[in-house]
Parts: sequence; C-alpha cells; structure tokens
Amino acid sequence: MSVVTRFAPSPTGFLHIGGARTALFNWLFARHTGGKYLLRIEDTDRARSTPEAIEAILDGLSWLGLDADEPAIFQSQRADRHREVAEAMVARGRAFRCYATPEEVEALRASAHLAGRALRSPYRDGDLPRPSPDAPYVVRLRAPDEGEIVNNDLVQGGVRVHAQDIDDLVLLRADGAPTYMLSVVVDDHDMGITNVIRGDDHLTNTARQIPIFQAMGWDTPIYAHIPLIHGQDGAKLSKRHGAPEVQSYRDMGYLPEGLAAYLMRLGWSPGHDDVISKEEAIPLFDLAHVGKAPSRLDFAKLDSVNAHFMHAADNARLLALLGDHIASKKGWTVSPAAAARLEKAIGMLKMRAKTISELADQARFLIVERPIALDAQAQKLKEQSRDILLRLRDRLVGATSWTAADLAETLKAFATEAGVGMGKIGPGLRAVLTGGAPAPDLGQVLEFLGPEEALGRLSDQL
RNA sequence: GGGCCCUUCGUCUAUCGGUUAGGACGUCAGGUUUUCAACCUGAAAAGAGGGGUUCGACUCCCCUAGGGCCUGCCA
Repeated sequence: MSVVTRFAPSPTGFLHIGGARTALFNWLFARHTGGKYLLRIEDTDRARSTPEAIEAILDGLSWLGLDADEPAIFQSQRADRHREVAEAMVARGRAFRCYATPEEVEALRASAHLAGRALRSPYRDGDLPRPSPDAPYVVRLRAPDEGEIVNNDLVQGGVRVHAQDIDDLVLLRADGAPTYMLSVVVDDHDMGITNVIRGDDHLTNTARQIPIFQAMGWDTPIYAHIPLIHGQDGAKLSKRHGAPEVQSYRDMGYLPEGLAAYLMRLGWSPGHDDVISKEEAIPLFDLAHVGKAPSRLDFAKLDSVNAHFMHAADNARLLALLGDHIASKKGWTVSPAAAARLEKAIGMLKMRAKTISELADQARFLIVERPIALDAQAQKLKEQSRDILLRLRDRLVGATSWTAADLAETLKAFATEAGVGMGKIGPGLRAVLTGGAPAPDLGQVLEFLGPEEALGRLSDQL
C-alpha cells in the first residue's frame, strides 16, 4: 500500500515553526516512500479561523518548498460527512445521544475527577429515557468498556492506555457541529491517510481517536508523534522566547532551504553531521531515527547552516533577495552605479554572510553614496594618515591594472617603498573607502569600488 | 486528582550491553591579519539522582526528581 501523509494545521494564527517542521517530516516521509503528501486545513473553529491565517500558512509552506501534492482539503466543508459518520456510530451502538445538561456534565466531571476516573455518561447504555421530548443532546462516543488501546507509534514506541481511562467524548455538539476528535478521524480515513505524523501534544489524543476508527471498522493509520520545538530557554516557543512564526525567519534574512535544513535536523539525525538539503535527506529519512525529546531552537546553529546555503546560492537569486531586503528592511536607496557594483561583488560578498541581512551589511560599503560619511573611528584614522594617503592616491591614479590581486601588490609595494608596514596605511585607506563599514580585503574593496569611485572617495576625504 | 511521554557536553546529536562516550554549532586559547567575517591549530565541555539485572550498563527494569502533553459541546 502506498503511503499517504498529511499536514493538518489550524488556521488560527500564522505558520508556526514547529508546524513547519511537522510538515517537513510528513513531506520527507512521503518522498522517501514514494507516497503522497497532502494538506488539510482544520478550520472548524469558524470564530478563530481567518482567511489571512490560511493565506499565511499556504504562503509559508510554499516558501519552504512544501507544497502539497493535491489541493488542500478544508475541514469545514466536510461537516455533513462528519455528522453522517456520527449517526452511523449511533446506529452501530458505538455512540449515543447524551441528554445530560451542562450542569449535570460538570457535576459528573467533578466526581470523575475526584475518583481519578474518566467521564462516563449515564446515557451511554441507552436505558435512560429522554428527559423531555425536545431535550437537546450531544452525540458521544461510547468509550470501550475494557481492554487496552495500543498505539504502535513509529517514534514513541508502543503506547498503551487502559480503555477505562478514555471518556465518552463528544462527537457532535448540541448544535450538530462535529468536534475535532471526530473530524480528524473521518478525514484521515476518507483521505486515505496511511501515516499520521504530528506533534506529540496529540499523543494522548490518539487513544481517543483509535476507538472511533474501530467503531466504524476502519483501519487505523500508523502514527508517529514527534516532539515539539522549544525556545532557546527551554520554554515553549512564543514571541518572547524566540520567533514562532516562519514568516519572521524570512524577514530576518534566512533562506528557505537553510531554515528547512536546520529544522529537519531538530529531532532527526542521518547519523552524521554534514549539512544536507531536504532533497538530499529524502533517501536517508527515517522516522525510527527521530528522537523523543523536545529540542531547542539555536540561532547560532541556524546561522551556520544558513551560511552553508548562502555560499551555494545562485548569485542572481541572491541579488534579487538582497534588493528586496534592502528596500523593505534597511531602507537604503541603491543607485544604478551601486547596483552594478553589487552585481560584480555578489559572488565574493555571499561568502562572508550568514543571512541576507548580513549580506546587506557586508555590501553597505558599495552602496553608500559620495561623499560618504565616516564614523568616529574612521574619521580619526583618516586624520592620522592623511599625508600618506595623499601619496597613495597619486600612486593609485597611475595604477595600470585594477584587479584585486594587482591592487594588493600595488599596496604592498607602496608600503615597502614608504618604509612602513601595511598597518600604517591599511586602516586609513579602509576608513576613507568604507567610512567604517565592514568590508573585505582592501584589494577587493578597491576592485569592486572601481577606479573612479575609489579615487573619488579618496579625493572627497583628503 | 488521573493517564501518557520525555531526560547524553551550553545547544543539536552519535551510541541501539563492551568506545579514551564521537561529531557539529557555540565558547575559550593560539595562528593568519589592513577592519569585520572567513580560514587553520588546539582546548575546555555530557550520560538528572538512587537502586537493581548482568562478567560488563548511557544503553534493559524499578523508584525518585525535574520537564511536557492530555484530561473542553477548543483544535
């Protein structure tokens, strides 16, 4: 039987980083097994589900390269089918109408809690009459009386729960709306899901869902409950404990393939530590090697993984990303001349940056317009080496070759002739050329600035 | 209250009864050096605690501690 997996987010917020990893594992498992990976939007909570959230989830998944193999299923559109199944369960004696009032349920729950038992409704055996002809009711699962519910979880191992610990959970609300517990089971069955890979916050829910499959005589999917991702401090991910939204990583300048490669390794290891892409992970992926313990987000490691993909990224693509980032985050204006400089330098610059944001910082010296502003330190360095810089400028004016290597040679020769070390001219030259912004080797700075701009900047300051 | 899950360097992890407990990121020291970054070399750094089982436990079992999840007419 061919594998079918699914990612089933609730659109009540944005795409959560933990959700993204869940989607990634579903995608990897499907690709590894040659199966399908589907998407289901669990929007049954109409009050909290918004079109914006749906859009953000679709957008985030697409950005990460995790588009589903078929159009998304919207759970809210399947309510009739869910009701139909609930009624079928009633007909089979595996569910029942419960007429207990909210007050009665609360009392029942309180005493069950006190006794350390699961909630069981007095109406479960159908031997109690309807209190009144128009008494409202909910439909509840008639939880199994005895035995164990076993989930042979691919990540968690064999998890057993005693049937008496499962309560008569609600399937259909008083207004006829299906509950999550019912909808998930029906949809997973109808969509032909063979493997449910989800966060381990659902681990105990599995024991509630399996009886619903069994009541309908359906095969249960194979489950794999993966641990959640925590913030740097070990606490649950929230705005103050590391960014929970995928969108914010994009804003911070991470590459989608970098984020995906990092996320993939949170909780899973291919047995070695080489940084690999999600495509390279397909043949290696294995749920048996997913750990059970939650892992923490580590931005330093993310940076390092992302740097790997920055270095390998296509120059034209980086240039476009850089342009967007500069426009939306940095607010700098880039002149046509500066854009031309960036295009020449991008191959060198990308080797020095871990993120698009850092790339922008590294490129800043090429973007600033003449006359450039010097920071305090640069100003001081300029004053200290004004004389020698004047002589150096004359020397550079006569340079016959304007390549980084030759320029570096020229600088070195000049230093030797002047009887000083590079330490006497380097800092000053750097100061007037960059204004104090981070920049690479001076030979490269000169080359990428070009003779006109470089000499111009020198003259401006002297 | 009840049920279930988790616990190896700071972090991510390897180990699936026998290793000097390995690697990666980070950190520190040194090197290179015209800034920053990169790069090279080296170092420090871990089995939560206690009992078992075993010739031998990080690995298997039990207890304790700590953490998490579920226990909704939320998902």
